[in-house]
Amino acid sequence: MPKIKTPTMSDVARLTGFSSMTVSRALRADTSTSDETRLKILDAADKLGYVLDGTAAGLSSRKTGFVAVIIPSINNANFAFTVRGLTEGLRNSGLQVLLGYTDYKMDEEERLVKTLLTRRPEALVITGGVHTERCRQYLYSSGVPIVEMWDSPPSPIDHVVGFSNARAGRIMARHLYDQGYRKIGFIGGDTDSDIRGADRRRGFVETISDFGLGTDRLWQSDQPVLTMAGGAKAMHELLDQYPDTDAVMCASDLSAFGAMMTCQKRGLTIPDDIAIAGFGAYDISANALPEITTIDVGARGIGTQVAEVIKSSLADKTHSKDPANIDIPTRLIVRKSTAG
Amino acid sequence: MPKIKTPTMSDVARLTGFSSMTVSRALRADTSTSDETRLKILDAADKLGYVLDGTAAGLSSRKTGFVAVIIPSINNANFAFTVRGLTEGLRNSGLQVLLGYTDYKMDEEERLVKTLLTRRPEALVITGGVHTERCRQYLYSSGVPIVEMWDSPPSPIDHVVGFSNARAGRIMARHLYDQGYRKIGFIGGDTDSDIRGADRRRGFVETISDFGLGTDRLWQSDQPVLTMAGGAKAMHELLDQYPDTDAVMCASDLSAFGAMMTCQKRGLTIPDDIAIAGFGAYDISANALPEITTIDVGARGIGTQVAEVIKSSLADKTHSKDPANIDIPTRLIVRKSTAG
DNA sequence: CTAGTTTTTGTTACCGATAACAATATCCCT
DNA sequence: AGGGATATTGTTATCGGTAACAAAAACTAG
Repeated sequence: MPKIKTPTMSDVARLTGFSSMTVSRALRADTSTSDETRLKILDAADKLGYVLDGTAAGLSSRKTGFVAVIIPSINNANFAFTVRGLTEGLRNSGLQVLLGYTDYKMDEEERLVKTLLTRRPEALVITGGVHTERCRQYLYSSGVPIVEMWDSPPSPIDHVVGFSNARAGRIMARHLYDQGYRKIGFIGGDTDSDIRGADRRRGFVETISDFGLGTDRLWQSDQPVLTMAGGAKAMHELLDQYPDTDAVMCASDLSAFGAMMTCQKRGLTIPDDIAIAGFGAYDISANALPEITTIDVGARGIGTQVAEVIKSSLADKTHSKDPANIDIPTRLIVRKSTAG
Repeated sequence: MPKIKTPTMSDVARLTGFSSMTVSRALRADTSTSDETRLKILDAADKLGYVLDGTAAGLSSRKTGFVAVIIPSINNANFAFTVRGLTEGLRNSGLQVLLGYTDYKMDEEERLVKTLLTRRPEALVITGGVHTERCRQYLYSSGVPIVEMWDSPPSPIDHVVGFSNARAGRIMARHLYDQGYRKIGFIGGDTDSDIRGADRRRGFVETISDFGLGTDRLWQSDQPVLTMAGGAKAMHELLDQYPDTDAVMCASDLSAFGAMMTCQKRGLTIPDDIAIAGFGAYDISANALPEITTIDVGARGIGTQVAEVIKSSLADKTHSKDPANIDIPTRLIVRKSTAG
């Protein structure tokens, strides 16, 4: 590694004979120089291996080009798709995603918000609508547009692009009921960490309760159950206690798959002996055997919409518009695993 | 959103009566002030809702605290684990991961390297050892430590934390041979985008060729085949052409799972009629029925090691040490899907 | 050809922090 | 008590760009 000092704009300026201001202009798209000088400058910059210092540019222009994005987990296809949608939606605006993940921990989220605000993002996107008080405080006083996504918070901080997770639970409960199932269980974690999973559970329980069905087949844990192994284990326990369960909704397709494997290991046929439903329209639900009924919220589309909200919010100099509140439709995908 | 100007260090300084230099010192761990003033300053900063401007701090100290990390896909559990290991390994050093993904495209990688260098990272981590010429140029002249990971490049740019993908292919080929399979196929993409998958294929082909087996059962595509659906489709085509195939290695556990589903749909029993092996030790391989034989490279551990390499490289002021070249062991996990 | 307009380039003053050095204040020991 | 060492705080310059304004050059039209 040669430890040569990185060239700066002044170096390019010196080489071309222009002032560094002209160099700055030549390197940016929205500013004007004559074509001739621009070419000369680009050429010299290339020759020197000049790379713009975004740190300095951001400090000076008060525009860092960062959009901070906070998701619960980086190892989750749904959030990954949202980030993709976001990244691509922002690319043409020259905005770059600065990603952080919380591991489904609220205090980690708070820490992360603080760290990310340090980078002076032009907007901040956060997953869910429940945060620590101090975290809300940081967000409120950040002075940049905030987007809460993947949820439908009762009192949003600013913009929202999400959906009601409770509604998703209700939709699935109704579907299972419509298919004729009456001994329906749920597998999912508790309230403190996977808040959205817990909301789905709540909607689910409300609905089967409305239908007059028992709500005792609710498996739960103090950890989020969003993994295959977690779903598999939970299903064992549920079946041990309630062997006659005829349908189960899981908080995620991954746990649904695990649960289905458990059933198959125990010699149960899906859906004849027991129906399984998931959430999230992960790859696995479309490729498992049998295919698993799920709910699609268009994870990528959420990202795309968030990008639009951010762009329009940043373009709106007057701050006249009301915060956006976009409701993403939740689409039930009926597959063989619940073919009553 | 109240559009109040964000407070700066001078504001904190004014409020406390100290100079902004003292404020700066009080806010950092490695610098000294008296306990009394530090408390006063922290208190005032809290009251004002002051958040450090990392942009300015980075410009001034020439240390941004960023580590740029480039992975092929954000929607991949293996790379996600590596990023986790990396993030956690760097956390206590105050370094933050700035993540980008290439979608397995070399020109996108080049673009990304340039964009990320703009942010003046203190180190840059990149997946794989094959890059465009211009990209190598950027990396060489960046002046920061570079780590290539997940591969074992013949001529490394700087540090390496990886393994030989060809070796992984060889290990699996030998395993299948040892289990008694003789009509062995491979499902995977081509060289241009999933380079590491192609390397595994190469090692695989070499080995079965050494064993005197035919190398005609090689399914391939001009796209990387790393998805369940891709594996499922490929397996159909492979079986149509070579119905007597008795074992298949796939470039990824995901395609292996898809392939296995295809076999089951066609009435084939795993492993009695046909064996299936994957790569990557994804969750699915441990939870599928039957469980899928795979190769684990300890994705998280790669991240941890990369973090160590970076930390020691940044600590080494004299640049006396040679670049690290860490070989990650590839561990074969034998499961039921190849229980000959 | 000249005044007015537009285009292109330059000058100066920051953006918000920290490094490096300087100046006090405090401490400790003989 | 005095002098050197140490701890604490302040001053100044600077990091590498860009905004805002100013000036020079090129163009336009009457």
